Amino acid sequence: MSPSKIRHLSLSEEIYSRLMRLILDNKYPDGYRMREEKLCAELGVSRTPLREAMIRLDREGILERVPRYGCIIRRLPPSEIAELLECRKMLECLTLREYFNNIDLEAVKSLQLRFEEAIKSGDDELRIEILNTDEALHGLIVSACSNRFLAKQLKDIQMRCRPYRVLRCAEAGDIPSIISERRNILDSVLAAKKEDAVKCMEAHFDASLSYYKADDGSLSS
Amino acid sequence: MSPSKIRHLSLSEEIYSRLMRLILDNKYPDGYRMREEKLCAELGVSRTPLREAMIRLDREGILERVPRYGCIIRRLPPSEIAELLECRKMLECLTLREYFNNIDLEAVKSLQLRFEEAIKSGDDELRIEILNTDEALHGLIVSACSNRFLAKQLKDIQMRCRPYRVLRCAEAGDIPSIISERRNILDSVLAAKKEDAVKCMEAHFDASLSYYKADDGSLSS
DNA sequence: GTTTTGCATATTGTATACAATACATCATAA
DNA sequence: TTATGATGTATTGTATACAATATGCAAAAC
Repeated sequence: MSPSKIRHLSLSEEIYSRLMRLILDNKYPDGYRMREEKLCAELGVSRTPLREAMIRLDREGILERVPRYGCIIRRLPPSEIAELLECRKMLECLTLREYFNNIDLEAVKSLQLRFEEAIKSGDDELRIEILNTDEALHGLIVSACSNRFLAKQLKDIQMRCRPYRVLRCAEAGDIPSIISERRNILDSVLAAKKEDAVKCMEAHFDASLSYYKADDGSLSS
Repeated sequence: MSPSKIRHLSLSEEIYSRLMRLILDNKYPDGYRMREEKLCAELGVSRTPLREAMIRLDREGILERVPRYGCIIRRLPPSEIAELLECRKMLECLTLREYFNNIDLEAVKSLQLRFEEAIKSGDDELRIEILNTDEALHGLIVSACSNRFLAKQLKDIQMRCRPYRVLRCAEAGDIPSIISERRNILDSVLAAKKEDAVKCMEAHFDASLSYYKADDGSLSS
């Protein structure tokens, strides 16, 4: 308990966090095969903690472990991104509905203020602020969820969506509709209109979904 | 591809499955601390594959890994079982509603027949059959869910509930209401009455929940 | 020229050795 | 007698050595 006693994490944990961050930030190309020895050299650890980290990341869907082959980083094809987002939409809207009254309205209020402020600023600034707003809003929903099991599942799937979220925003051209999507959600929540908020959230997800559903070429000849 | 070529699983995988089964069948007492070397001797492997299996089991909530201490088997206190069941209830009812039309009605039909048959038989026989019916029915809901991400989450949480499910049934005295609970669900599904089925399913979960909510002494002095 | 087979190499899976830490026991002092 | 600290043991965390398997290339057979 003494402040000087630094509780340093195990190497496994540290490597897990570092790899998680690297992967979620798209530092590795699609299909990248992670060679254990190579990664060990880069990260400065032996294979044991690295493998332990990889097992955890695999269980969380962050990477894919193939027996007798190794770990590969695989970006989901559009159809599977859509599937992932559909799942997140269901979970997140469920949570929003069930735990609507737990939402920290003060936090939403300040979020709204900051968002409205950003809308007045430049385009690039706004794009970044949209990402921040999204992250904060979805985080507030998780925070509102007092069921820890559901909260964890929601958190996990939000994390898995992260690699695709950035791209989605960068490619989206229609700024006004993007703004109103968020604005409607914030307004409904602050007005304590639960079903409206859920509907807006569904629309919000559907907007993202339309990109991936449209792009899905897996079944078209 | 030759039939003689047996594709044997890695030790990690094998140990993972064996431990999973042992734990879910309540072979270890509550609070049991799993010593690595001891388990290694019992299972006939070295620590490496054992630890890898344990990491996976920890991520799935089957056991609890405490840094610098080890793995412990912990049965959830009633309040947390209730929380777990609440989460499962939300996920399973959501799935039932969203994928209602995908349910294999033929399978439900034969399930119903077998169930009605069992009701006529003896008490012990019936208890076992109730467990089988439950497992099959909840499995059919998972099967109906074409979203693989949601299906996996539902499957995982169903598995986590397993250690408690058996006890729940063994302690439940009110057989007639237990029967009608299931019967109502099966009937609603077969009658294609979605909202009825969801309501019956909710009631089904609430019946289980009442045990754990009532037993929760964590806040009572 | 193509295919197949065998060998060399690279890579993952597993066991073991070593390091760091936690735990328990016992001795000693207040 | 109790509290406290030192010390030895047990246990987890990490590195490395070894085994099994897959991969790639080259040579030989067809």
